Amino acid sequence: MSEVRLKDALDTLKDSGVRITPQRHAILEYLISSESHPTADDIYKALESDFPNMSVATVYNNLRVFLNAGLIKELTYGDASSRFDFVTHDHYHIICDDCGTIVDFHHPGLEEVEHLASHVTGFKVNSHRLEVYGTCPICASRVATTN
Amino acid sequence: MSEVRLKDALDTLKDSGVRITPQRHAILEYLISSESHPTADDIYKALESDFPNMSVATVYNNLRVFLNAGLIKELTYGDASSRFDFVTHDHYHIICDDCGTIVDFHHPGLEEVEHLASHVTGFKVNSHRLEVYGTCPICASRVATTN
DNA sequence: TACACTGATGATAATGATTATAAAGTGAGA
DNA sequence: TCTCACTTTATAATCATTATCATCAGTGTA
Repeated sequence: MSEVRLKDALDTLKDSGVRITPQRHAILEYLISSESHPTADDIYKALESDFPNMSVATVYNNLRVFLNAGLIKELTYGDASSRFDFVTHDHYHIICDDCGTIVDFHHPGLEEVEHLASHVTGFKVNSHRLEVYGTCPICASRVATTN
Repeated sequence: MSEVRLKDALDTLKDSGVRITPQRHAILEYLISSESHPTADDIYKALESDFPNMSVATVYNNLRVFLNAGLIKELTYGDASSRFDFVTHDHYHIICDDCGTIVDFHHPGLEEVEHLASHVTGFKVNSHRLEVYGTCPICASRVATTN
């Protein structure tokens, strides 16, 4: 399953003339296997043991390569670091205000909002972004017991 | 109209024990009068002539004060600077991918999405954020004529 | 009015994420 | 093997934002 996704991703890259290096392979693999929407630094640290000489710049460079190829999405929140999410099927994110955990949830696309926005503003719409914020069950129970 | 909003905002601040300084007055006034969702630096530059000695830190400090008081909202996109938006009635934003212009549009709140997200993930929902991306009419026509 | 206290400001240094630069490495094709 | 273009690495630079701390201002009190 995830092997298929990795293979597809590597094929997509090769097809657009991007060379597959060990670093790229590893970063992609980590992105696909990770459930945690990692930051660039997360990836860097996770691959440190396998690639002791890899530079942070390589992580950033290749994340941008993957972004351009449409393989991943960048998630940005407030002042924190960007997180990266391997693109699979459409989903939105819910983010814990306390601990920053990101959980996926599925919901039909908000086409009617896009249409309304386009109609009212005259913009040609490309995409939208929706995030829900709240408190995750773990943080909720921690707060409950702390009080 | 905007005088009323300014007065209300100042009252809100005073009620929560925040001292009204000339700088705070000016920053708030600028936020209310501005249609452009300014960055901290925009504000700093706009007030430079009136307050030649004002420090950027003062702008940031007070933006945080206003955030805590619920008077403004912080909008963050990608790697660019945060923008600040005086809170009025509920609205969403549509952002031009080319020039970064932000335009408001109204749409009923997405309660059903919040409910679904909460139901599926077990989070207690606090809020959500929705942004639509596209090309504004000006950029659209520029692209059309450039080709 | 003088004094003291608390919060606000201003100058500047520090931080942290990200990007730029340049030198050295690597792999595919001639 | 030689070359060329692309990659990586190391490191410096950038830029927004935050922290620090000395100075300043406003309010309440004697």
